[in-house]
This record gives sequence, structure tokens and C-alpha cells, in this order.
Amino acid sequence: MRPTTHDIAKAAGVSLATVDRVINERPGVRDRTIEKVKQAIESLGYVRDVSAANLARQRTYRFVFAVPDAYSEFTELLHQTIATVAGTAHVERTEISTLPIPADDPHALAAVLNQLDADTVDGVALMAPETPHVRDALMRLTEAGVAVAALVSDLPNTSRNFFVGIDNIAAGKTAGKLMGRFVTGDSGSIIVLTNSMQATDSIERRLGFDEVINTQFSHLTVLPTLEAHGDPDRVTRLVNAAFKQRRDICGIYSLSSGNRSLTGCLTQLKPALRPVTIVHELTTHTERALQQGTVDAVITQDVGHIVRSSLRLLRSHTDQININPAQERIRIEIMLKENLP
Amino acid sequence: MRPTTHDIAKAAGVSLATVDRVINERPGVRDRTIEKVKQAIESLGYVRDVSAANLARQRTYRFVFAVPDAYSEFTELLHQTIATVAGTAHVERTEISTLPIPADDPHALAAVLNQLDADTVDGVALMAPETPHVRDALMRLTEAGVAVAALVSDLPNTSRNFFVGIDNIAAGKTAGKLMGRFVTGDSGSIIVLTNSMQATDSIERRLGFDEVINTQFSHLTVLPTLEAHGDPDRVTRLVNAAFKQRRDICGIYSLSSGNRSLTGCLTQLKPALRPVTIVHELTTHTERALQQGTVDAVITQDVGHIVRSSLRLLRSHTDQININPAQERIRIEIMLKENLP
DNA sequence: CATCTTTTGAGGTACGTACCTCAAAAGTGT
DNA sequence: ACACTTTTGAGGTACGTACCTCAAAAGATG
Repeated sequence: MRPTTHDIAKAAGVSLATVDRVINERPGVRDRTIEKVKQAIESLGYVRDVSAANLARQRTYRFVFAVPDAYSEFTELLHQTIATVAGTAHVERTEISTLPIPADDPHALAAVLNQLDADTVDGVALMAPETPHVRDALMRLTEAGVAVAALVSDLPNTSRNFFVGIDNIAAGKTAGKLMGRFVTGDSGSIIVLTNSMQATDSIERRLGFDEVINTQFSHLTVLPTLEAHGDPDRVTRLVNAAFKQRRDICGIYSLSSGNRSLTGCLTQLKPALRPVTIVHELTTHTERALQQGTVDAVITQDVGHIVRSSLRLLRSHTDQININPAQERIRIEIMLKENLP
Repeated sequence: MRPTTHDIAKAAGVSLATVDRVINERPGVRDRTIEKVKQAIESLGYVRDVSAANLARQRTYRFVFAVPDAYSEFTELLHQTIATVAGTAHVERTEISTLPIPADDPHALAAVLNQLDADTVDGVALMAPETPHVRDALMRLTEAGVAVAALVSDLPNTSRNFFVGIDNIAAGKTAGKLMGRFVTGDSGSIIVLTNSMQATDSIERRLGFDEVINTQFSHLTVLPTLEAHGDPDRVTRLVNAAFKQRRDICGIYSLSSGNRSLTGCLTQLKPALRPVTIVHELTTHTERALQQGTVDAVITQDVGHIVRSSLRLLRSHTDQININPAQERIRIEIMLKENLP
């Protein structure tokens, strides 16, 4: 049987009230007594029964998912997943709300974040670019005791408590390795496509991709990144122009998740001429493209894991409890047609 | 606020005791009254507070992991993972014990399983081959109300409640696709290696592998499976013999997890002659082989996920609560040097 | 309608923890 | 030794559920 507060009281030779004061850091206990109690806790291996504690204190965790309001297949998937999890989270005493944020307007974003408050929220999971305003807003939140997790793309120079997502340099390297091994023939050029090279994840992926191609597959040439800025037509124009300009296109690597018009271009090509195509993020659309053979591999991260892991981390922070970091690491997944879920 | 039993009582116009009788299926309630209560539960969306319930009934889940006692890197990893999880499971009121089972002796295995009992155990997670004796033992357990999960390799024709592991045909297909795309040159032979072709997982993986190679990469020849029966020296002999006999070996696919001596053979070869090597199960050893380039890809399943998912499923069964199947699906993971954790 | 059985209600205690009050004890300074 | 503050103890209630007992009400049977 696990020890209870009563056992601690007996072992330390104090009353239940004193144990309670020590555990919950209430004032009015001498240092010597605190020590006695802590030693008893240590030697008996006491851990607070979280469910009993939550029951007693009527705690509900209030978490906010702040996700870009701009439409993309990935954010859409993220919203869906959050909604699904939110529906069943109440059994774990967790209230989840979503906060659509204007990701491309730093001031507006900061304003939205500044509406959050320790009185109304216990934790925030945020997917946003790092700007000075965001840094300030997060500093305010963490200082007020609100747990903050960066979602999908890290905010390394802020006071965020956790990062939940993949190592994007490694993801780029993985794409590079697959590209290098999938491409046949002894030379060729690779198109790299993204929405914006401002985003850190795009930068990091390109970095990792280049490193692997340059060191391990130097017979391949990686072309300058084409930026579509969220415009589907621009993707079509850029890709078609690249094909016109160069006859040796053997691969396409799409850094971000705007792949709808890309696969449109590819289906126009004769199958034999179709380049090796590697994209990011498994969505209904990229899944279909994998099935049909328009896309050769998808590098992805499990959005369900991301959302659930965020919740575990935010909860652990508000409970001041240690977690197992190995369990929370998000994996870089490689999806082929054959291992689709 | 979520509704409590008190709310149900008020809504149904009955007393707390009656609600309790209905919820816990105690006798002495008229059918009409049962209906009233159930409707109130339905319309208020009541769900029992599992932590409060467990607190009240002083429940501890008693689960057994029955894993082969024969040493292999994979079972070793499994044992380690179970031990780690067991160490922290007590905070979730879960007692985990491991039961080493003689996997290759059906009678002894059944005897061990028959020692288990609904009085001492709430659930069993079992990694074993399917034999008539195992079928009988599992039937006895499930009928007694013990939850049973098949681990890693399925027991489809038994009364097991869950399967926790990957689709091995799809895993074989994945290996086949990678093999086909990684191999360069326009012909060649592939060695397939396993411990035993008796095991269903080996059979299924080979099946999937063959299908992809034959339909998509018909320029490659898959050689008959070599069986090592757990003998490292035999691996060395078989592989070396295959290399002597044929000059066109371009790939090696290892179906099971006895890869130590295999990588030993490979390091003997000149790097240029080294065949594309794909193995199963990420262990410390295969991880190192990936790092060093002796192995090109590892098809694997996250053992941590497997163990934790088993626990969730067994718990949900003993609590008679629904779970989210999507969350419990174990993914077929592809590990390259670049996306190692 | 009396008797017997079934169904229901009212109330209690318990789980492990949080948080509260009040009094007693121990320690402090003069 | 005095008043004073700080520390400690004893006891209570509550959270939502499980499980128990006993009595009252409702229903069935003769």
C-alpha cells in the first residue's frame, strides 16, 4: 500500500495538520519540523495522490490552445484534433478552449495573448512565430505562473516552459536522405518549395536538407527555395517555370504544408517524368497523394501526440510534478504508401 | 460543472441510493426506475468520476505482462520498458508484475497461464505464439472477466480483447518499398533472414515484402528465407555462404530481431560491396548500426507506446469504459540515421 | 384487508487530500 | 515570571463515489 499523509505524520512524529502545512507550503512551521517531515516523505517514498488531491481541491485545469486562424491543411487538422481531445478532456478535469490568433500580425497577436490571465487560465499551448512582442507576452504569463508550451515550432528565446514538436533540422536531414536514395540517375536538380522562408521551421528544414544532399549526394543540385506566400496559383506558376527552365528536375521537396496545388502540377506530368516528391505533414490530402503515388514520402509528426503531450506537460507544470521526457518526445515519422495508418 | 450522482438523483426524481444501485448494477430496482435513471444519465451526460470511484472503492489495477523468457534484444528492451513503466504506475493505482514465459514450450506456457486467476489479476498482456493450449487458457481467463491483450504479435483466433502491435504485413511491405528504392542497379538478389518461420510475424512480414518486390521491383530476386533459430553462429555461416554462392547480393532483410551477428558479417565487407540492409526493431545495437551505416533502415514500433497503450486498454476494460482506438494504434515507424530520437 | 415481498429512501462511513478553526504548547523578549 | 508571538495539534467539513444498514413505502398474494 502506498503511504498516505497519515503515515507521514506518524513517521515524522507530528500531526496531520503539520504534514499538510509542509506539503502545501503553508506558513507557520519551524525549519526543523519541515526537515523532519520532508525526511519522512523521502524515506517512505510518499507521493501525493493526485486524483484525491484534485477531488478535494475541486481543481479543473483550464488550458488554452492558441493556433493560427489562417487556413492551412495542417492548422485545420490541428484544430480538429484539439476539438476531439477537448470533447473527452473533461473526464480528466480539463477544460480546453481554442484561441484563434492572427499569426502574421505581431501586434494583434501580442494583444490577444495579453488578454490571458492567471486568474482565468492555467496553461497555454501556442503555435506562433517568435517576435519581441510574443516574448514579452510570454514573459508576463510565465511570471504569473501560467504554464506555456510552444507548439510545433519552438520559441527558444522566450520563457516558454516546454516545446512540443519535432527537431526540424533533423526532419530536413531525413527528407534529404530519402531524396538522395530515392532519386535514380547520376545528376539532377531539386526544387525546394515553401510558403515563407521567414518561418524558422522552413529555414531549419532547408538547412538539414542541404547538409545531407551536399555531403552525401553531391551529384544532386538543390535549387534556391521558391516562396509561395500561401498563394496556390503562385505555386503552380513557380513550379511550371522551374520545369521549363531546367530539364533535369529529379526531385521536389516541399518544406511547408501547402501541397494542394503542387500535387495538381504533378498529375499533369507523364508518370515517367514525375520527380521524386517529398512533402511535410500527413493530412487527408497528402495521404491521398501518397496512395495515388503523386507523392513518394511524407515527413510528419503525430498531431494527436502533440496535443496530448501538451496537455500532459501543462498539467505536470501546474501540479509541479515531474514527467518522463522520453515519453513526450515527438518523433519524426516517415510515411510511405505502405505504412499509412 | 460536470453532473454528479446527486444531480442524476434529482433529475430522475429518485434517491441517491437508487442511482447508485443502477449505476453499479445492484439488484432490487424496478425496470421502470432503472429506465428513469438511465434517461437522466443520458440527458445530463453524466460520466462517472473514475478517480473518485477508484478512491472510494480502493481499487488497484493488477496487471501482468507475460513476456518470453528467452533472451533477445527486443524482449530485453520490452522487459526494461515494462520495468520503467511499472516504477511509476503506482501513481495510477496500477500494480504491474512480469511473468517470464517459456515461449517455445506450449504445454509449459499454458501451465503458467493457468496459474493466473481473476482473484489475483485484472488483466494480462501476453506476447506468445498462438497454440491450442494458449487458446484454451485465454478463453478461461476472459470468461473469468480478466482482460487480455495480445502484445506485439496478434492472437487473432483467441478470445483476447485487444491486440497491441503493428500490422506485420504492412511492415513487410514498408521494408520492401524501402529496399526497392534504396537498391541501385538493374538486378540483384536479396537475402531474407529470420529466427524462425514458425512465428506469424515473420511469415506476415515476408509476405508483405515479397508482394511489394514482386509487383513494384520485379528486377530484384528475393531468396528463400534463412532461418537461424536463435543461433548467432548460424547467422554468420548462412550469410557468408549466401555471399559465396551468389555474386549479385544487393540487399538483406532481417525479419526478426537477431541482428548482432548480422552486422558483424557486414562490417567485414568492403563498404562499396555492402548490400542495402533493412532490419526490424530499434534497439541499442541496431541504433548503433544505423549510426555507423552498417544498417540502412530500421522498421520499428515504439515499445514505450506498446506498454502504455496496453495499460490504457486493460484499464478501460476493467472499468468498462470506452477508449479512443485512434490513439491506441501502434505505428510502423521507419528509422534512418537522420531521424533517430 | 392482512401479510408478505419487493422496492425505495434516508442516513451513515470510508477513501486520501485540502483547507479551515480554535485551543494548547512551545518559544521569545523583557 | 510575565506577556507575547510563533508553532503545533486536534478536530472538523468537503470533494464524488462505493457500499452498508435499517426503516418506510409500494406492490403483490392470499
